[in-house]
Amino acid sequence: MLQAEVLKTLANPRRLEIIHRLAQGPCEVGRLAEEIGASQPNISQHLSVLRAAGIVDAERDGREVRYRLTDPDVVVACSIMRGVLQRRLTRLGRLSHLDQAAAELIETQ
Amino acid sequence: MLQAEVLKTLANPRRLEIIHRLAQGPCEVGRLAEEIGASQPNISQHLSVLRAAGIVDAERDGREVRYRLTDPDVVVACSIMRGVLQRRLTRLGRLSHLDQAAAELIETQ
DNA sequence: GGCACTCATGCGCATCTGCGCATATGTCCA
DNA sequence: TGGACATATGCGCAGATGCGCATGAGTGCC
Repeated sequence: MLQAEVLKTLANPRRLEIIHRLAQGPCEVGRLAEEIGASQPNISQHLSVLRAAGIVDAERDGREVRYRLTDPDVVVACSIMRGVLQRRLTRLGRLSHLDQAAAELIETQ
Repeated sequence: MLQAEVLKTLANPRRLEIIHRLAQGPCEVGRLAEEIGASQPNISQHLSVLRAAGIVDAERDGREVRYRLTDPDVVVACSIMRGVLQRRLTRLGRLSHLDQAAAELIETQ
């Protein structure tokens, strides 16, 4: 199941942050690292994984490398997942009366 | 990033098989194990993970337990991912003239 | 060439995952 | 209650993953 490979690639908080950032437009490695608050090697490694999965593309510009989303649809899929998550949490809140906990979970998602 | 938890849950070939099967309708554990070709404990464990993630629901019926998808949207998200994958593969095929390899990959996805 | 800058890569380690296997739990029926 | 059946759970192990760290590789400017 090849699909699992793509999902496995997305199944990482840091990589999702990167994707969310790239959804707003192309960005260089250093800026990504700074905005996300991670080390440059760390971001670079995650970008390499995303690149190998064909989720992002890289383009050299001088000594910087600009990354962009290859296919904007990954963001669409992500937001659908987000919807599923949201419904699950509110459902959880209704059923177990943990509305406050659910609300906090939604905030920090 | 809570979203990663849901994705992490989906990022497994076996679990995707289960979801694909459940997309066609509810199913019991034993039948799932048989149709997918895995051991019963294995399937049961994956179902437990999916259940903890709120992706599937369980309902006891006699001594069997029937599982179903909680939210059909996960399948929608999966098929969008599938589309991303498909485009990536055909793009790969065009660029590197590995059309045959790509076609095989699509078949086995 | 030498140097500063940006990014990529290799390595070791702690942690997590998925699996097979044995076994516990739960349900029905005689 | 005892036994057969369906499902769940605990355990140990091999492989994968994410991280920090040091360092290599590519680029531009003097």
